[in-house]
Amino acid sequence: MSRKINILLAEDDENLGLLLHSFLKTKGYAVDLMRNGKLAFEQFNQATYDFCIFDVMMPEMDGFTLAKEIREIDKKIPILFLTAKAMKEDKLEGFSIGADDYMTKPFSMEELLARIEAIIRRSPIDIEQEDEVFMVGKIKYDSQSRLLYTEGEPKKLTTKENQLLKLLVKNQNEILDRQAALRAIWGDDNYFNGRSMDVYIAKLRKLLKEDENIEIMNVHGKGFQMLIK
Amino acid sequence: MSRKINILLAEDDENLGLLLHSFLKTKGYAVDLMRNGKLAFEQFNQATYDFCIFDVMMPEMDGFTLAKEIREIDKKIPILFLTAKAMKEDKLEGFSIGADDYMTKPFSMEELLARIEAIIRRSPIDIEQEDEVFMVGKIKYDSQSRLLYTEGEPKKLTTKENQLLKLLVKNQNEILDRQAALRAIWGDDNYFNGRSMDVYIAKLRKLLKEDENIEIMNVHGKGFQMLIK
DNA sequence: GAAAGCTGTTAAATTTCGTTAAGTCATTTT
DNA sequence: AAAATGACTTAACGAAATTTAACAGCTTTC
Repeated sequence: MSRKINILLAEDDENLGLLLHSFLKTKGYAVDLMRNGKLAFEQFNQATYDFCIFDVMMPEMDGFTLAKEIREIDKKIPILFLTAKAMKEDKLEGFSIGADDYMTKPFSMEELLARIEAIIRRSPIDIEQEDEVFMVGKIKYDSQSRLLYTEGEPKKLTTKENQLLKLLVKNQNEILDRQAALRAIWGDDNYFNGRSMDVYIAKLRKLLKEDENIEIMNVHGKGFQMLIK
Repeated sequence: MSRKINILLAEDDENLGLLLHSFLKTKGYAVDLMRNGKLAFEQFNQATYDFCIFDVMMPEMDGFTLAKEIREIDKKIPILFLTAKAMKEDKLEGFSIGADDYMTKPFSMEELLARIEAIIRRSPIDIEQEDEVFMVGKIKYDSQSRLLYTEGEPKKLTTKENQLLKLLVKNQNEILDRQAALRAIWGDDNYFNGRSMDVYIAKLRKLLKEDENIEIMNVHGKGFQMLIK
């Protein structure tokens, strides 16, 4: 059978958070509950999720900002917003970020579940898929175990190498925004972290040069683009 | 098999947007949904699309303005408008911009699909084509990998060289409007960006002078025109 | 036909990136 | 505890990409 679906839940209301957490767990989902947007963003970059549920109003970082940050590095992951206000502009802003659904409190647990399942049902193979294992050109790459199956012995990647390669691969043939990648991996896009990332780009190029159809191309002033011919 | 057809969908109505998005996805199209005209324009310049569906009334930038901007740099891409109003003047304005079709809400999904397929069917090879690879005179040019196959070693283009050449080639034998090109590539058509573009025009002329049948001609006060005899 | 405004081109200045190596810090090994 | 190892960062230098400057040559306008 397919693995459990991982949900990242960001909710600052203690009661609602715990309620949702336990409810979704009984329904067979693996749920991580974070109390604000900042923590949720950090958590998002630590683990791998299939689905996001974000409260809109939260301390530190609100749900919209959080969603925008995540959209920069993951164009596809479903995001469902929860909000106390039924304000239309809010709703529009949510959808403009690329929300998949939007629920106004109070709502019924069953309806939430139904909507989650509807979104998962209509989303591509993606979610039910093996995940974490990619083919990069002709090189197999398992981001879970951090192994790159180049010729000969599989190469074990370091944490940073792995994070960066994963982002590039998940955005292959698209431009991975420099700042977005820095915020996702280093948490901050200052000058030195930028230089550090460049060093890792060089390392990845070296690791992947075995397959001449793979190219990590720089898009000046924007970011990097992994091209696979 | 032919590749997936990429549709750029600009629609601010959350329900309709999602509905269209998932419907078209199940029909085998790759759809990017943007919630307003401004975002859609930016997205259009980042990726490559085969088909556009724009709502007329949207915040930030309406569908007509969006279409006009896009028409400046792409004369051929099919555009289908959606509108709540059945107003005749609107309809006429839509077609005057070069709309390929025009549907008034509410409409049936099946009819929309039928119209999309009709447009694609009657449009040139264009859409089914590999895209991204062009013949410029006798010089092969791959805008994806940014390679220009001149005599001897292929020449790797820089980001800006590539963006500009791609626009010129896609508009070959037509005038590429100066401001439109600047907005598309530099995001802003101020004086300095204009001078920068002139520098790149000079570079491209140098790169292409190997084929004496290619000419990048200036149209004073209007823009540039790539002529191929 | 002179002024104003565009464009062509080259070169200098600025910014961004590529790469290698040296430095730092924490952890493990001997 | 000293030494070695591994991951990451910072430094350093060079190269490449882009912008700005400078100046010359065109076009349009009135």
